[in-house]
Order: sequence, then structure tokens, then C-alpha cells
Amino acid sequence: MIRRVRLSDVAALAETSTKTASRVINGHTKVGSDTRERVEKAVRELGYRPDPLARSLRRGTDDTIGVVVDEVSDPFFASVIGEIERMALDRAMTVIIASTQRLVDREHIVIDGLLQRRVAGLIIASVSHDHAHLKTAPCPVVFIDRVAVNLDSDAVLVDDRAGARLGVDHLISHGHKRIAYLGDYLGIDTARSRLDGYRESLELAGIPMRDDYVIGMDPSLADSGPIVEALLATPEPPTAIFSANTRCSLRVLTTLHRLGRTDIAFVSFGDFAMADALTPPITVVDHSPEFIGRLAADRLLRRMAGDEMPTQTITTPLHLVPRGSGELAP
Amino acid sequence: MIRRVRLSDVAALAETSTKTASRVINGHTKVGSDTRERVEKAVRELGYRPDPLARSLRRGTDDTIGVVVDEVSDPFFASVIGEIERMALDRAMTVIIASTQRLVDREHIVIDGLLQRRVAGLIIASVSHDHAHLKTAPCPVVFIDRVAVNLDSDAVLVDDRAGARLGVDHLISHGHKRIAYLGDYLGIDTARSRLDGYRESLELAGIPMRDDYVIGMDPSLADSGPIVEALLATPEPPTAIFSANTRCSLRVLTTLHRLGRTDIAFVSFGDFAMADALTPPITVVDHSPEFIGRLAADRLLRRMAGDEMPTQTITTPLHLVPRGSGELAP
DNA sequence: ATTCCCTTGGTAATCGATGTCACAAACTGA
DNA sequence: TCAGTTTGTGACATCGATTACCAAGGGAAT
Repeated sequence: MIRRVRLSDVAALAETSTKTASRVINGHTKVGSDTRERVEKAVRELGYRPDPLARSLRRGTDDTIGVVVDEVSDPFFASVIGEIERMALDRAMTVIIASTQRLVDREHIVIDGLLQRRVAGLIIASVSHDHAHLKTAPCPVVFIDRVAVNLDSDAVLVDDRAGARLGVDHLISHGHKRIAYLGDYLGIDTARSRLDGYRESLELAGIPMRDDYVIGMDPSLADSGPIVEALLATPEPPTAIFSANTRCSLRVLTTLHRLGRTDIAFVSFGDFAMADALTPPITVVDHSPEFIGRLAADRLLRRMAGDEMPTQTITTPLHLVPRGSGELAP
Repeated sequence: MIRRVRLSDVAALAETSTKTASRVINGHTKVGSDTRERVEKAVRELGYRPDPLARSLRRGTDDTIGVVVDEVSDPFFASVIGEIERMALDRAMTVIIASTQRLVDREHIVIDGLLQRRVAGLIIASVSHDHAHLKTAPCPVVFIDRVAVNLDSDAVLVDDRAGARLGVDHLISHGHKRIAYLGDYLGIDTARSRLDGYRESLELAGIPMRDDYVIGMDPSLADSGPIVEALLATPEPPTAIFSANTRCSLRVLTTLHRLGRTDIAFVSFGDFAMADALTPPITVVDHSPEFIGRLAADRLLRRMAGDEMPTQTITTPLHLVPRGSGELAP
């Protein structure tokens, strides 16, 4: 392990040049079979493995996939990453992750850093609003969860608007008219699209939209308690809550349970562990992070292999999982 | 972004040699102040940033921390990684993660791969039983969650035995005598130590240990239902369950709720989202993954900075969080 | 004034693998 | 037999930053 075996060592043992040894290792055809065997034997004997750094430097590209997400510990992204990593490892590629903490500046820094490292491909859940600078990226890029702006690129998305509609329509069909929307702060497209879906559902049902029912919470806020309490203490409190993402659901549900307000109908955009063990079990609009990860990685790997297909925006399927909380009457 | 600026470009613009430019960039002192300024100006004007690959190749070490865990999507590890990454990014270091899927062979492969990449440090949650081969590792190594075997190394651990004792004693003090132990398969030290704690608690309370109350489940098993059902269907079913880790708790609780058996007392080793929103809320023995991540990263960074302190095994604090499920009477 | 030291900067080697190009040998076809 | 091709091989340059080594110039000390 410690002693580094170089290509030249292999070449010396095989009594040939480094170039030819390199040819054998990289599977070039034009090598005499006896020479090839000598080199292969030397490789085995010395336990030689090419230095990935030197190779990358020379080749100009690293066998590495860069993944940029909000935060690794977000369960959604953790699953996405897990799946990407699994696919990468099958191909002996490395995964470098970098999180943005939802900061646009930080996103630029980490993407730049990854490109500096000559990653062979990028998978990005972006929080910025302009990706024109990636037009010249020296590697394929696949966006996940959030669209690319000013850039023609592959993307694997969730149909945010449709998902929100699915959830809100469900609540409406169970007789709710006073439905609150709780989500992260609304600076992100994903959040805006979900809000659009919510708005659309209400509109189609002829329910007037009320601003005081729409709450965007700072995701770094530890305790959503006061906000939820205030919402429920209004003269006309909502009878149902649509939560626009998992992280938000976890926090709001904690509060609702603490307050003993499990009579409020609830639908979560995004499933989570224990959702079906709560009382009542939580109705969710489900999308599979693993599936998104797999699709994104697949797309990226194909591009990295040179596939010149037209860019595509893939929308992953969504479905409502009724479990109880979304079927409560007002 | 695409145009690569080299050190020689900087040197040319600053009208000096690459050597001197390099000195300025790496903060050497022996450079004339006017020269230094010219170089700095050139760096700014060209937007130069050293190529990390070339630098690593030359230096023999990469500004990268390698993290090896069972699986990224495991909430415990996701949090640990998140914290490590945060600390690394503050120091402009990169994090490469690799997961073992709990396979010893795979662990060897990924660790080897990381060392090949000349990572500056390693943080490992190991599943293997011998780490002698890391004695010669060219970089500092910190173990997390699981001890190093045959290797004197830093480690940041949870006191598994004490944690299990805490949980099981708690159940015993609430009158339980028939306490089941559910955990992952027992091939891992962590799991064994927890089982030891369980055994010890029973012993001290004069409760005979029953093999049919100890169940090690394959973590890849999707549905723990049949196992739990069988356990509860025995002639003398347990009145309490101690679950040895979070992943296990999530699965078992799902089953218990489905069966409507929330009368069974339950203590989980490891907290999780929604634990306090379940009915009854789940009593847990809590340990902070973030804390573990921070301690491990801190330790590693100090070693990387050349600190030659003696190796240390740090045990993170544990505490019982009584919430209801652990206080149920038999 | 001369020697010595110290600062400063240049040249070239190095890290390890690979692309370019040239060249020899072997082989083809006429 | 000879031009022309194919095949196999190696010397050398290259990727970009760092560094060992050397040299020159300025200032201080004798």
C-alpha cells in the first residue's frame, strides 16, 4: 500500500517501455501478445494500479462524479446521493459531494471547485437562478429537483405543481375549504411551483386564496411551534394543512402532536419514515428519491459515455398515498 | 471557467518566475514585497487558482477527506457526514464519501481507492475486524462508531454497552422482566457491545437471559413484520422491546403500529424524527451524530495539521429521553 | 576593499501516466 | 524485388504545480 508502484516499474519488469505498458493497461489492441502477457504478469506481480491523480491530470478528466445538494443530512438528498453513489461504485467511479446550505454564493464556490477538480460529470440540485455560466462546462451536467435556468440541460424533476394539486385536491375533495400551505421560504423554484399548484387547486374549486394561510418558513428555523400555533389561533383557523416538503412536515407534525391538534387534516409533499405509524397515519404525495437518483445518474453516465442524445427533462411519477390524515373531515 | 490559467501565466504577467509565483501563493516569506504584490495582482487579474490535481500529484497529498460509512442514506451517517463536510468546507477541503454497504470486501476496496487518491485523512466507520493494514496508512485515520482492531488509532465512539444498559435498566425499573432485544445482525462490534449491555442489565437484575428474545435481523431485510409477529406470538411474549439502533427501531415500530401493539414498552437506541409524535412517544437513548461528526473531523484536522498528540478514544455522551413508550407498565 | 551571508529569482527535475510522432519489422500486392 | 501498408515499439513532450539546486546581487562585517 505504502510503496507506490509506478508504471515505469511495471515497464522495467516487463522489459518494455512505459508507453507500451500503458497501452496494455488501457486495453489498446496494437500490442504483441507476448509483450502483453509480460506486462500483465508484471502488473500482477507488483500489484500495480494506476495513479488516479496522475491519470486525471494527463487526461484532463477525473473518474469522479460531483454531486451538489442543499445538505447531505436532508433525508431526500441522502437517499438521492446513496443511489448515485451505488451506481458510480459499480463503474469504479468516485463521488464527491458538496453541499450549498442553500446559499447561492456557496453553490458557485463548490461547483467551481468541482470543475477545478475536473469531475467527469455533475449532478446539481441548484439554488441559484441562473446557470448560463455552465453552458461552457467541460463536462455533462444533470439537474435534479430544480430546473436549470438559461441553460439547455438534462433535468430529473418532480412535477411540483401537479404534486401540490394532487394533495390539495385531495383535501378539497374531503370537504376542506380552509387549507393552509406551509413550506420553506419561497425563494426556490420548487417551492414556488408547489405554491402555484396549491393556488390552482383552490382556484378551480372556487375557493378564495388567503394570504394568511400561506406560510414560508426559514428552513434553518429550529422550532416551527410559534408559527403553527399562531396560525391555528386565528379567528378562522384552517381545517387542513398542506405541507410542501418533508423537512417542513416533520417540523409541523411535531408541533401539531405537541398541541394535540391531530384533528387537523394533513397532507405532506414527500414521504418520510414513520409517516404510517403516526396517529392518524399521514397521507403523503410520494416521490421516490432513489428513483430520481437513479435516473439522474443513468442520464449522466450515458452522457459521459458520449451519448449525444437531445437534452431532456424527465419528470418522475408522483402518487398520493392516502393513510388517514388527509381524509379527516373538516 | 473553461480557459485554464496556469501558474506560468501568472508568472509571465507578474514578470517573474513560476517559482516565485509559487512562493507567493503558498505563503512563503522570502519574497520581496514589490514582487509579491505584482504576483498577487496577476493572480487577481487572471482569476488564477491552482490546479488541485497537479498540486496533489506533486505534493503527494490531496486536500481531501475520505469518509467511509455503511450507507449514505442511513440517517445517522447522513448527519455525521453533513457535519464533517461542513467543517471541511470551512477549510476549503473536499469530502469524498464511499459506502461499504456493510461488506468487508467492499470496505477494503473503497479504502484502498481513497488512499490511492492520496486523501489527506480518513474517517471510517468500519465493518471489518482487522485494521492492521492501516498501520502504514500515509495519512491520519479516525474511526467512528466502531473501534479499530489491531491498530492504535483515534476513535470517536458511542458507549454502546452503557447505552444499552441505560435503556434496558430503564425498562427493568418500570417492572419489565420479559424484554426482547432487536438489532441488526450481530457481526458488528457495535451490535455486540449493545447486546453485552443488555445481557449485563438482565444479569444484574437477576433476570434470566432467553435466547428467543434476542433477534439479529439482516439490515437489508425490507420487512421485519413476520419476525416481530412471530416474537409476539410466542407463549410467553415479551412485554418490552429494546431496539439496538435507529434503523431497526423504524422498522419494528412500523410493524408494531400496524399490529396495533402499542402496548408493548419500547426503548430505541438512537433518536429519530417523529419519535416524539408517535403514540405513545418513543423513549430513546440519544446520541448526537452531529457531535460525533464534529469530534471526528476536529480530531482528524488537528492530526492533519501535524498535531502529534497521543491517540485517544473519545466516547460521546448518551442520555435517556423518556417520552412514554419506555415507561409503559408490563 | 574584500569576503561572507542572505535575499531573491531562474533552470530544470519531479510527480505518474499518456499522447505524438517516428521508426523498424513484417507483410501485402504487383 | 520494391513501394506501400500494417503492426508493434519506444523516445520524448506534456498535463500544472512544486522544489532542489544554483547563481547573482546587495548589504554587512572585517
